[in-house]
Amino acid sequence: MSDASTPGSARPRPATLDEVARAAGVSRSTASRALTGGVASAATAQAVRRAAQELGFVPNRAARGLARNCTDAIALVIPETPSFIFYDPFLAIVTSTVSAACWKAGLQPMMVLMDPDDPVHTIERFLHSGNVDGAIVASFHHSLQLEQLLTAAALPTVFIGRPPAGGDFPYVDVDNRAGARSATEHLLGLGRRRIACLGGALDMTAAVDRRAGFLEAHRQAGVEPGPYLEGSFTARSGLESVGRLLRMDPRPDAIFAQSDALAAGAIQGLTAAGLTAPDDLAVVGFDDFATATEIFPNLTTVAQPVVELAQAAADLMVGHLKTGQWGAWPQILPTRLVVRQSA
Amino acid sequence: MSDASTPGSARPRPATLDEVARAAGVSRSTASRALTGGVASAATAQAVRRAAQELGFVPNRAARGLARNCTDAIALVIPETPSFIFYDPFLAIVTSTVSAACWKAGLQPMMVLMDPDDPVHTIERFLHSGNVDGAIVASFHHSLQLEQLLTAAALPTVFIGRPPAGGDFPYVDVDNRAGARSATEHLLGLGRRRIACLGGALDMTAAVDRRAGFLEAHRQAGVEPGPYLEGSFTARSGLESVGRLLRMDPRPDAIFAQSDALAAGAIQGLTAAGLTAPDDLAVVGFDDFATATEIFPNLTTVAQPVVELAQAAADLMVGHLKTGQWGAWPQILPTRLVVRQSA
DNA sequence: GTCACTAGTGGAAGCGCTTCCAGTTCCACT
DNA sequence: AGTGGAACTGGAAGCGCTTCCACTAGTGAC
Repeated sequence: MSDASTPGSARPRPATLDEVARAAGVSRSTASRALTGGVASAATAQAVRRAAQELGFVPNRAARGLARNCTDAIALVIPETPSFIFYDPFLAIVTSTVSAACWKAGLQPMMVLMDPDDPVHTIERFLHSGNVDGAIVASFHHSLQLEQLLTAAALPTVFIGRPPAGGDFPYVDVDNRAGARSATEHLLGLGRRRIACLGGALDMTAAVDRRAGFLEAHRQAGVEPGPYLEGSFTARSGLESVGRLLRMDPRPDAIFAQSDALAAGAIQGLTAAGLTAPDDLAVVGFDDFATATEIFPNLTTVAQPVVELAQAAADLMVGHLKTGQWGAWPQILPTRLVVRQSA
Repeated sequence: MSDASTPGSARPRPATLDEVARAAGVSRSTASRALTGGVASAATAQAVRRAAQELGFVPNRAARGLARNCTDAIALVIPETPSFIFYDPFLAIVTSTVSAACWKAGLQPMMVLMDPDDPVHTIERFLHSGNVDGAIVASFHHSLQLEQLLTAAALPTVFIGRPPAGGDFPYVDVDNRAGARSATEHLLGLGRRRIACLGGALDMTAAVDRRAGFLEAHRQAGVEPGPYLEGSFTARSGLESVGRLLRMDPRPDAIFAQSDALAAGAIQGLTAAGLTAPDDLAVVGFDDFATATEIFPNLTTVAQPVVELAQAAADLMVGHLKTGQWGAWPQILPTRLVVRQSA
């Protein structure tokens, strides 16, 4: 099992291009061309491919990267502490979707996490080191440092979620505003007139945009909006906020929670207080993650197409790397209200 | 924004070792030694480091890998379809923790996903290509093919979760058996006597081991174990199983669910049937993920230290890469029963 | 003073690949 | 038959780094 060798030396070395070339009876350059789709006669190409197949040839990434000055790798930058990422289904989906999409396109995705001790420097080093051809950033928090860094790196970059500064970065996002509006309109349509909004911190564009939609729906309906309780997108925050809500007079008759986790926390708080959704307070969430159907009552919520979102970001990146041009951006994906039991 | 250049050529190239060497007034080989901790006089070392600092030198990974014949990268193999990974908090945590740990150790983690069309070949190609120094496998499902493949690759490999064949692979795991036993003992201690077990498919060692603990606790207490309902670790499976459970006669008075998601589904089924936990049926989960505190009643559950688990796997790998020797394995981490409301 | 020796250094080779360049062949034309 | 060009090919350079080797200059021991 264990070879007590020096690191990385004992394994049988895989076949090299030279060996393939020799086996196919051609020169290395011809073999390279045959394999990468350069000029080569049909017979040669086939012979080389056969030889490569037989020898189990897989091009050495490092060598190729060195020669071509590109790495076929992209950074997936998530400027959050790792401990946060797995509490956030959004990021989990983004991570796996982007990874899979890159993988399919022959790009190696590299997760770049934030070192809690040294938030930006680690990322900076990595992005400057010529180890990736591009970066996809999924960030919720305003962080000027990071944006400067990305600008300075002059690395093709795609944001998932509108970047706070509204700068020149290509990005994809869901239509947070319209989603929030539809949720609010649904509650208004149910006759609710004192709708509270449980939201995320307003240094995230998602929270800002969802709040805007919430207010917009009220304005259009001529109804006075209820309070906005700023917190975080977590169940704990929902639980805390709902406590404050229940002490208000007049008590709100509905809640628009900006995430499913917030909604779940809120419902938990209601249940604990002997109240039920939707009878006492109607609750609408945002996300439509697994939680929505794991809690009782099942959550009425705004479904956001996170998979498609991440896919769009990856496509944008891949397109740029292939053609040198950016595709159309921003891409704003629609949300969809899913009516279940809680409102 | 968009440079209409060919892929990967326009960015300002980072400083090379040659430039650092010149700036420090030494040869390239000396600079290399100074930076990598080889022999070098104190004065030289300092001059080189200063120059590197000033020029923002970051060694080119590809070049280093090519020269040293090792990649400083490890594969994180998750032989599941990407669409599954983000439904499973366990894998999400494993992914981010391992990534962060490798990152810290100067290793580049590379996620290797399974191509649904071609389950093993893609992985095989990757592992054989000499692009990684080792592999960490987080897999729940028995897959002989994969194990053969890993053996053949002769790549240092660590499993997260006991590998099905019980082979010679270094691995880390939580003490599933003891965890299940403590959960069952808790239920027995509450006076429950007809405890059903909702479990995962028995081609996963986690399910097998948890079932063993469940049975063991019953044997020790001299109580006849209730039925084992084989399903998957999902809320849907829990919902379905609880339906069957409620039609049984005599009806079980408690449920040990092998995951929080299963438990959440079960509680949802109970609630829908007008029953409550723990009054009608006591429910214990396994995981202690976010769901546990997002549902009502809050879940009594067996907390498993997934972060530590992933960290241990990464440490094992890093240790082997550094020293050529495997540290002690298997490492079996303890679980801890967290008593909340549901039992 | 000479002799090993060690510590420090620079030159050069080479990791496996791509790609430029110059050379060869072969064909379709004058 | 002689030409230009296209299609293909092999040689060689070079990507940025590590590392072997030969070399120089110091050290202490004799």
